[in-house]
Amino acid sequence: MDANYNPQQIETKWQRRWAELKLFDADVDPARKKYYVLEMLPYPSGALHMGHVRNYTLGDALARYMGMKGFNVIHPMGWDAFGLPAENAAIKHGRPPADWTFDNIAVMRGQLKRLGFSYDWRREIATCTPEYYRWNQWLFLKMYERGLAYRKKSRVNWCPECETVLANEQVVNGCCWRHEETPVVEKELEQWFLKITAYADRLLEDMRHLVRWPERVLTMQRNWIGKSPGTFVDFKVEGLDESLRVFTTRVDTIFGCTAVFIGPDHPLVEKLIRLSASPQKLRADAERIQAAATGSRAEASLEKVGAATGFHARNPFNGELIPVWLANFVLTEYGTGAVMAVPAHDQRDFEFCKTYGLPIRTVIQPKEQKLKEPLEEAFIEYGQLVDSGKYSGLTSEQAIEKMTRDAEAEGFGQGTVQYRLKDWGISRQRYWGTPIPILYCENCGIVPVPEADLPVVLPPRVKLTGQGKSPLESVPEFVNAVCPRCGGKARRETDTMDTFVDSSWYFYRYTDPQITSGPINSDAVRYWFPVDQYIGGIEHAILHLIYMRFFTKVMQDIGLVEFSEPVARLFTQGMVLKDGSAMSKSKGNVVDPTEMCDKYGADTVRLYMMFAAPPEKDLDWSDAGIEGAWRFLNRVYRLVEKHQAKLEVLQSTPHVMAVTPDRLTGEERNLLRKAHQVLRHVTEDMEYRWHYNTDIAMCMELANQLAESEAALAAGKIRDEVFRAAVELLVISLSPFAPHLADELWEALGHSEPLLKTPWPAFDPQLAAEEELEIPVQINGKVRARVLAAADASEEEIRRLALADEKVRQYLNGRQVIKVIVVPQKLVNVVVK
RNA sequence: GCGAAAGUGGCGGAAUGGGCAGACGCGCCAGACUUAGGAUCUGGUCCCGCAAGGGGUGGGGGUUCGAGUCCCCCCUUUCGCACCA
Repeated sequence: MDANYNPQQIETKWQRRWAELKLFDADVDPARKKYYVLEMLPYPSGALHMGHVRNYTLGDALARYMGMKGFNVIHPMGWDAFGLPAENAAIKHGRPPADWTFDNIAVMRGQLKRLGFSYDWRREIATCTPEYYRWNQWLFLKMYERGLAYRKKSRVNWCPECETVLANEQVVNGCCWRHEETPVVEKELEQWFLKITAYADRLLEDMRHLVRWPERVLTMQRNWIGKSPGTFVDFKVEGLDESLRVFTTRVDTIFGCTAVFIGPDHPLVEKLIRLSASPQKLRADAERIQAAATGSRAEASLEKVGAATGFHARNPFNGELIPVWLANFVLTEYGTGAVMAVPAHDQRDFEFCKTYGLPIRTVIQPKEQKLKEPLEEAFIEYGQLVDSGKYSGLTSEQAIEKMTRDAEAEGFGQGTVQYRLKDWGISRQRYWGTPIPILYCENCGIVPVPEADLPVVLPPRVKLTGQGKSPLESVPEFVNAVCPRCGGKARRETDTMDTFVDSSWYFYRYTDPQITSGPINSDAVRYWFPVDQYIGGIEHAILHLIYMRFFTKVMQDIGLVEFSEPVARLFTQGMVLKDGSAMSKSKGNVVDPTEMCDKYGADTVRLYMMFAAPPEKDLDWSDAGIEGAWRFLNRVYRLVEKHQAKLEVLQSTPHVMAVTPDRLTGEERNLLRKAHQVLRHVTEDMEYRWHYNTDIAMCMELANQLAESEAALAAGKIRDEVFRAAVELLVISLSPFAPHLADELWEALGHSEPLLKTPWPAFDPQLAAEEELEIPVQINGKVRARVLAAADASEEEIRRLALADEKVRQYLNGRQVIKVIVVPQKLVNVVVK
């Protein structure tokens, strides 16, 4: 062993050794239990950032631990390689997106390897290769066959910066998710959609299987799906032979309806303008209100603006004629785009009707006491119906059911369920993505590309301008095609798919990344799935993590997989910050992982990442903090190096089991107790909590105690083999976090097999147990003394010891003992007067 | 506004089926070894106090022999949803 810790040399050596031994290669083996550790694959932006390092270190520690526990661990990595930055780089530097992407992948793969992660690199995938995206196209065609992929003209979210369409999920506060300062604008375009709404109920329902997912993520998904059962009610508009259909969850309040509200862009508005007595005024009103409407502003407008249309509609429940108003807060895209206004029982309607002097009529009373009139705010709870004709006296719950049934029977309404979730628009007017495998034939119309013709390959050397039209439109040899049905002239779809399609099923591909007979190998999937542990950032809570669930359900319906949820357990880690805010190039506060590896080595970087904070919390990067991790690994290295000659024994099991506890000296007992306590702590933590920061702290305590034991070792009070056993347990406990150093030390201790081939030892509960405890003695809740007691001392014994203590007796002198509370192994509290 | 999570030394953080607050690390102070140290090692380090002692986990109340932990009110921060009828 070198006198000094040289991480560069050690890490290079072990990375080579691991590769030679194929330690991370995992293959299907029905005789062994499998464990699938998955981390979210990175976008090849050019450089790994510290967030990746944290994510992947968490997964790697688990993968190594599970490997030592004897599981057949699959731990793959790949590249989410399609996307806009490649194209933008191409526009800026004139390099083809593919070149830029693959160069970045090469750099980042090197960074991952430098960090020593235990990936099975044979399974690496890049989503931008035709071998991969061919199956995006295949899955798209399967969805098309089932009516789950469809085309429609619709108002879409357009990011002027990206020059492309965004999915609803990609709009954040009215701005683009990649350009937080850029407001999204609306455009009318023909788009391809995936019918995720058809799966809304299953996405909700199956959440009951996701018991090991963070509640936060499930809540976000539940809100996003926004299931809401209610009733459609048709209001006949006077002077039109048309009904205005509203959606309400509170049909029980309909006798309090004093108006009908529609959004300024409701389809009926044009017709109303045409038939209006004062069309110019109505058009002007609609435009004015549109300008004040939700969605046209980044911040939610608080002020309610509206105008009467001059038209009236009839409430089918009581025959009352009520005015139809335009209102800026009505969302055209939700429900029917029209609502009944019940100011007494809906806060928004209340505010609106107050402003415009529309009547407010109470029809629901709380069960205990009557409402004070006039109302100061809407009463929105359930209650009892009043002034509601034959429904008066019913509870809200009863009324909703009965009135919905009656509406259906009378033919002016029906029960329904509405969702906030909308279909997933996947068309992107960009080049660097999966071509949508569709042809437009002059005779046959929309024709899917036959499976045999897949993949539809992206043409190379396309001129990219970023001008808003799909770049593929300018490539005649791509666009011009022959219709597979009639042989006539056809035009190829030039939009590409949202890259979230790529990442919705990649984790299946890992189990057989080269298969050409289908997207996945069902046998391999059967063995490896579900993913036992998925790790990634919370920012994907509703994008990737809902799309991925949707895809699995579709794949189940197609018969590709036999289950409905792909991920058994999800962990969302906190962000890595610098000086309190996210690292970014523009802030100039980026810490480069490779630079840190050059300075300290991968083990130090990894150890620090795990030590600085529990994994679910944000971690503020500290240059001083990583120094501490570096010093600790140096101490451990020197400790082993110093005693190596004594400790090296060519024997491959820890010595500890050969030493019987009752023949140990007190010093030996203390040392082994600590060592087994550390092992116990790390083992239990690995199983369920992952507070690796505390595991590492325990390792530090053991290292400190080993250093303190050196005198006893020299004096012969601790035998070499006992000291060695403790050192080995330290090395093992540390190995998931600092695997290179651990293997180096393990070898130095005389072992010929690397740690991943060494079974994770079971801690010895007897050795880990305390024999004697220091029990604090409180007088009236204040600690006044401490007594030593055997760990198994009875309540009576402890009580006697406590009351006999000199200090305690001083405090009790002259006072009356009222009560003595003894908690065995914990404390004594003497209550005195 | 609604919902969730969280507020502990100078800093990152330990300790929650109620039971020694501040493990471990950083920083700081003192010392040792050194020509020197930003290397290493030793000791100290919640606050007030010379001490005895007292105070202390965002603030206020409560339950309890005992509260960082449980209950109520308030404040702050972060995240999510923000007119979804």
